Amino acid sequence: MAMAETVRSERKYPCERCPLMRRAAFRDFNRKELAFVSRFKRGELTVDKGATVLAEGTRNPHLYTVLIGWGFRYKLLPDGRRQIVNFVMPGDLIGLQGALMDEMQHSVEALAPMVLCVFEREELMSLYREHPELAYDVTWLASREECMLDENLLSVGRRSAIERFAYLLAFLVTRARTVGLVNGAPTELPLTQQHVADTLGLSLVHTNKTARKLAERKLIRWRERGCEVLDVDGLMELARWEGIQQDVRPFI
Amino acid sequence: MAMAETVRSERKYPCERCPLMRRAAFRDFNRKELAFVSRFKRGELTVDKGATVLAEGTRNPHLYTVLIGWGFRYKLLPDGRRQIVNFVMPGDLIGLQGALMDEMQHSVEALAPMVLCVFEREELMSLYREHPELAYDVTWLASREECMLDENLLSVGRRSAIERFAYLLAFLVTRARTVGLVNGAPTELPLTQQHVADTLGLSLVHTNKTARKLAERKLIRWRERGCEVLDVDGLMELARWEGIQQDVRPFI
DNA sequence: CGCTTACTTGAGTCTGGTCAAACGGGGTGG
DNA sequence: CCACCCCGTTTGACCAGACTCAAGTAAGCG
Repeated sequence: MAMAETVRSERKYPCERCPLMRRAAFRDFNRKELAFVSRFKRGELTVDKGATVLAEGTRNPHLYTVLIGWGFRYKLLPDGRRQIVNFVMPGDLIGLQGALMDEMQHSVEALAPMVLCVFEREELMSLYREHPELAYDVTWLASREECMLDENLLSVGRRSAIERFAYLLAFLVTRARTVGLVNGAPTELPLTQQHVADTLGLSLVHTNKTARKLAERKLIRWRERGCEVLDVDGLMELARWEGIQQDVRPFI
Repeated sequence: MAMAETVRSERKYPCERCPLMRRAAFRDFNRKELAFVSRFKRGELTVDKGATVLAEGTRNPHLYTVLIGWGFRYKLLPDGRRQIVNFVMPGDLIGLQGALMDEMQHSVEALAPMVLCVFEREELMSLYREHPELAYDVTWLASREECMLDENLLSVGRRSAIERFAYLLAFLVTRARTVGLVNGAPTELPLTQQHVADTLGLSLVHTNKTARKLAERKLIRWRERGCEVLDVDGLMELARWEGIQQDVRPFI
């Protein structure tokens, strides 16, 4: 478990040239907000693939916004069983729980190299005092996370293995596209079958056999080190999933 | 699906004598906050057991805080499969998703007669502008919900049927006790086995057989119209669940 | 008294889990 | 350069936990 804690003082991505602002999916800041966020931002954290960004059971003085890369959020049972509860992508705020409660109740690990904006949890209250609109946005992000978790729970609780798998892939591709992580079809997702198994609540072996069935239906192709999604609509139909309503979204 | 929409203009529970404030688990308001919330509150909604408080796919102009009673939050698949994603108890804020996003992505139904405070979603922004501390509390509540969902997902994804069942009951009793819904042991929960099945992602039949095993171990006793929890510690041990950190919590 | 709702129970089936082994590509040390 | 190893994937055999179907019971209610 490599903990990466390299906070760079010189910034590769100053807020005025935030890579997220370029994307249509994200809203714009006004000048005052930009100035505040720029002050609120404490640095940048770069982590390698496989590194732990946040660890369950620890206190962390920081909050992060993902600028670049992929990761996943997970919990462990005492005997080591792992459940991936959600994935994190550019624009997502992570560590809010740790900021509001006490200890982190989950861990976050990078699926690919990541760059994150670092904020001080102590200063979150000043954001609430000085910029109600930004505070509202923080709540919006928390609420969106809740919405995704509801969907995941529905899936794990009530869908069959193949439906779950289809839902997961459609969900990930949809999200990844709106933030510009991938483009065009086919789309490659940097997951191992173990990640999929731990997300869906299945065993590795059965996940593999299910992947095979999806491949036979020409919905995906499994490659070394990742899954190529060939037919998102087919996956959505199989999962009976309607997709997510996507307007312009905030971020901090 | 009986929709109860009785907003009473005369208040049985004015904010100054809010039944939640009496409980140790909840924080106090200062005078200004109390005045604001009292203005923010638009009325009271009383619903019968079995009635739908909020329905998936609709827009609802209101936000609610549960004052009295129990309910559950659920989602449906197109073919009718149901997943209960969480339960709601006194002090919980519901409908926030509807306020921030567009349509409701889940429904809420009463498990027992409920009384709810009604707020106008349109005025949420004024709460954010005028009372940053209350805004912070709203986010806190959203974050706590996220935390519970993570736990539920871990349970449904990675625990066996009997562990899940044990976790669910321990979880519900713990929450119900801190808000004073039940007291002492044994503790009675107003659930049917169908509710349990839809929460745990199991079939009704298998839920019944699992309930039987818990009863044989003297952890619970199933009664007509509810579950009597005899040994919470035993349930927690069986589920390998540590419990939740419980400090004083906010509410609106 | 009949109807409905919730809980029980048993039989048979199947989805998904476990165990075990093997493959194949990429990296590494001899 | 080759042997070896490791990681992620693949496959088969067998097992078990959970599902479906079907029927029956018990309590509550109009």
